[in-house]
Amino acid sequence: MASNAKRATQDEPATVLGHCPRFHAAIELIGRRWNGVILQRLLTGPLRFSEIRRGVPGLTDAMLSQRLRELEDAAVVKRIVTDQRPVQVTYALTPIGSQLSPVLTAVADWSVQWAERDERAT
Amino acid sequence: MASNAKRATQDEPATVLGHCPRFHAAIELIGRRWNGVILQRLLTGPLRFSEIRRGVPGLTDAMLSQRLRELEDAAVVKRIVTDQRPVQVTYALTPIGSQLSPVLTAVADWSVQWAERDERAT
DNA sequence: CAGTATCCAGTTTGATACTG
DNA sequence: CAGTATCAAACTGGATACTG
Repeated sequence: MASNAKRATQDEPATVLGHCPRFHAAIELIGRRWNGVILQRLLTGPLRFSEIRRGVPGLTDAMLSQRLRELEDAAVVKRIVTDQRPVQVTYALTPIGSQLSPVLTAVADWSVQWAERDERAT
Repeated sequence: MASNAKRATQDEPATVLGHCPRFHAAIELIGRRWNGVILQRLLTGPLRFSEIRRGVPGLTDAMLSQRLRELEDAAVVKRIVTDQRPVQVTYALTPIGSQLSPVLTAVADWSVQWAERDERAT
């Protein structure tokens, strides 16, 4: 509740917080099951399929495969295949994907405060 | 990420090599279908049930009702009933809910850049 | 290793209708 | 206005089995 502007004027370029379908799509992409954690892991650098899976307990092959493809379609993740003999595939964030860093940091930050509320109630 | 370098120095059984369940829960709460937009609207100040619904195209009564309850359970939203004659119910962010502001702003910010990628590719 | 295909149970959604 | 009930349809996730 940063401002008391009840209703933005229609000409407002919708400061980041106006009703905006991009925002909607973005937050649901990031928040889609598993995606947040996958992205979080990728933020530390490129990883192989199995490395991601190992880092995310409960995530199955099928799910990871599907999510990775969605993330690729969203241009957030890039799939890299090496020509090497033991074909090696790695996944990395694209430039726009890397820019999710502040977003994920903000969420991680908030989640700590949010968790405190629970711990206190214990 | 704020916590991915954190080791299990304590006896926190939940934190495994950077895998943080709070982060997971937080991002999925925020990213759950409709929640992002509902939260976004509430950020501008308390709103009545119908005001929220009107501000979010496609959102049905049943969905809004359910989401609002989940958000309440998560202590992010507070339901306020006035004693006034035409009983009036409003929904507002709790203190911890208000602290989502930077998070949502970061997402909104990112979503703009993300959208540019599409426009450019066309 | 790095996936894909399929089956299927469980969950989520969205109309529609109805209450205080 | 502020919801709740219900029910069918769509979607999701997980296990298992199978490629290259």
